[in-house]
Amino acid sequence: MARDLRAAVVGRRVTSVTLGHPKVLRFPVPEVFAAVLPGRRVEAVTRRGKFIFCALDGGEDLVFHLGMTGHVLVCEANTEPARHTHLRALLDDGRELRYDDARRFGRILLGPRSTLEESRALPALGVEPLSDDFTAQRFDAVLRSTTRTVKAALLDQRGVAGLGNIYIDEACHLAGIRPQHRCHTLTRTQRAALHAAIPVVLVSAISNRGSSIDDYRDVWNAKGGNQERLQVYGRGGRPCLRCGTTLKHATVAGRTTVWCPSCQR
DNA sequence: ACCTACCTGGCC
DNA sequence: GGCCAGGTAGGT
Repeated sequence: MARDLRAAVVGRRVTSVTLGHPKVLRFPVPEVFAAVLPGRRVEAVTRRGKFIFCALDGGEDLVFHLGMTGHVLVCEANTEPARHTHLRALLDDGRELRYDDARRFGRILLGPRSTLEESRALPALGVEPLSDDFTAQRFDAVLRSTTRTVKAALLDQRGVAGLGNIYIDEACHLAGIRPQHRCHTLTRTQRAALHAAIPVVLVSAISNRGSSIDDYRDVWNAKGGNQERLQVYGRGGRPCLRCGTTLKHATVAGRTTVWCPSCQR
């Protein structure tokens, strides 16, 4: 999404802004948001964990988090907005940057990054799994410091940033580790396997343009293809694609979790 | 470390 | 009508 958005909006200037539901904008208040954003040019688009950052020429970032059902869209300004559109930012090329989110679990932020961090609107995030910082040592430190399940630890964005329910189950399957395994009882070999599996799963999902199981769409409102390639997520009760054993499913750390009782220990 | 609330929509 | 859903945040 960051790559697509970068190609679509870097160099564009925001000419006017329309806000929808007030709760989606977490920072600042709508009056300030609507006063600051118009006239700003997008200089860069980056990602950190599940947050997308549009760096603006005034030193602020326009930030999106999709929650469960959020969509960041770029479309022609004259197209009819979807039912739950919470931001319309008209651009100087006749297109519009939009944020749409039915459940409103996502969020929009605007401000200098330091301000967003200090106000806690932008939470502290753990190591980036697709960066050079994601070393076996860093990952081991995250896992050894807790007695929680692997599922719970990896859902916590303060340890490793950017993993969610789908890709945790996929990484655990690839690594041969049960999501309900307690972190402090993992062997060094198991930690290494999980460390290796996480970037493999993420890079693969990105190359397949994301998992559009239900709501995910890219900035052009197109579905991704990775939902066709998931090995365990959503496949409870069906055969493991590696060994044929029936996949089990249960709630772990409050989330639906699927694993292979044969491949995963 | 764990649990529930926060929301809407789609499916049975 | 009830249940489920890709994620947090805040309470216990």
